Amino acid sequence: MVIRLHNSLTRSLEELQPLQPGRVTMYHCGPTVYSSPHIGNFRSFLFADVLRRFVEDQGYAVTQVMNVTDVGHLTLDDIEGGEDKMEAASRKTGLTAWDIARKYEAEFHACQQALHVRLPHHMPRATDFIQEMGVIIDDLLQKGVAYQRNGNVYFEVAKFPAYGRLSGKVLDELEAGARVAVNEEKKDPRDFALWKVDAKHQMQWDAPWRDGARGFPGWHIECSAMSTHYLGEQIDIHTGGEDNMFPHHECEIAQTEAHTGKRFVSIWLHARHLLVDGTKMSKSLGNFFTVADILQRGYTGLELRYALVRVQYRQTLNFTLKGLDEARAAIARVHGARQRLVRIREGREAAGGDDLDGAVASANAAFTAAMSEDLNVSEALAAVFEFVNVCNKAQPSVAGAKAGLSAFARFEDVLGCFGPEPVPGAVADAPAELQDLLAERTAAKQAKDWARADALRDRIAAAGWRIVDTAQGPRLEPV
RNA sequence: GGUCCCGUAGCCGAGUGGUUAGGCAACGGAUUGCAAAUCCGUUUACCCCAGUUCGAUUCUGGGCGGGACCUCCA
Repeated sequence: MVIRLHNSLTRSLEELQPLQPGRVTMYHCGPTVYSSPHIGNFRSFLFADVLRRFVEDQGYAVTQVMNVTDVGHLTLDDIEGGEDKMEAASRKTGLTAWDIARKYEAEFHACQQALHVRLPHHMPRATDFIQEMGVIIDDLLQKGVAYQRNGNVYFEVAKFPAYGRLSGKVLDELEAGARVAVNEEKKDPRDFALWKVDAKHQMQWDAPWRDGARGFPGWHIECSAMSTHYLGEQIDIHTGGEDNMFPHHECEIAQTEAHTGKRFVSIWLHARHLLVDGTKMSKSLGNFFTVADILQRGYTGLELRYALVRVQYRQTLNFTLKGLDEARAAIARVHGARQRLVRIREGREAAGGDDLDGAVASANAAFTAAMSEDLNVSEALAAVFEFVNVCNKAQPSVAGAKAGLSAFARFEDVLGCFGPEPVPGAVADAPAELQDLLAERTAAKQAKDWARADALRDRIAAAGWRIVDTAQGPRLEPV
């Protein structure tokens, strides 16, 4: 099936046509590791994860690179009162910039695990690619599209006519609307830094090119260096949050294409920011959630993942705690349908005669069609839930149960928000004491001692198991 | 000020020039000792005003409202 994606560069849906048949290269702008990852960060990263999973589902071999920005990308000269993120965190906490970077990088990885992210094949740190950045900077200097001033190196935007195309910025207007202090050093206010010199900066390197001054890299150059290193000069897909479109990606295009002379990226994808309770998430409004905040409230990573993934990436997602409760209920519905199919497959529940072949085929087709059209997860989920309904109504055969489970396994493989296949659930699977309680409860029911029966049921429920009464007798299922 | 996106039932959210999205919640029924789960059924829709059209929630224009970007940001 043809995969169509909305290319930000052309503002239209485009067919994914990999540079190499059967192989897709993806680069994702990753975290800047100066604070704890929040749910907004992970909306973007989960989008990248689902994209990778679906492209793989469609038979492509994917190579995925996500950078870790562990050196600051904001400089005093660029913004009035601005300060490097890493340096600012260091000043506030007393930790070194390096400690800050490693601490939050570790947090980021923990969140990836909690949210069931399939890890990118490479997650390079910017600080490990200073040499590679230097090679590009040197080349840009040689080509005359970058220039040095007091050790600082700037890219000369006027030398790259396509600058502004991705974000739709008209160059003349950028100056008028700029809210930055004029940097007298630059030839043009729009020029951006490739290399900065600042004696106060904790992270410093000797400039990796001849006659360069000791300093640190500008923000944008790391992505050019790392994507080129791992994926080559041209890549199929590049993603990021919508805020990255300008200036970051605009600058990436300029410096990379000036360096290689080739088109850098085929398809640019940008994830829309989420809102919380209808407004922009911010610490001052008290609607700011880190991933850890949500987990501490008792929601699972799976539930958070569902809540963040269920809306198509280009739509504004309104995140609410109620939405997490809905996610929990929705996952439980899928879980229940899968659990019954497992019981039938394992011979723990009577099988019927439905092979489910037609239902499986149409659910898969609808799911694929939805995902192929710019990753329409909402529509894909509708296909999943319609399939849940069909399965629940059917009397599946053992083969039907297997077929149904394979469909659910595929949906899980792509979306990752339903969890692994449930265990069958039977009295024999429960701890012995719960089996004893269940036997007591059955006896109480036979004696029509309803109060005692209900009390025993509550005790079993408190232990995390649910009693399901059937015509064949009670069954215990882990909740 | 410039550029761009959105406005669908109680909530979240698909989609379409005429015909059922889906989830959550609520209500009624089946089932149950009562529940849970499941199934069946039901209720509240397409921001406002013009225009195009046989017909618009869907296209066009205007208005109102919300949001994003314009060198921190996913």
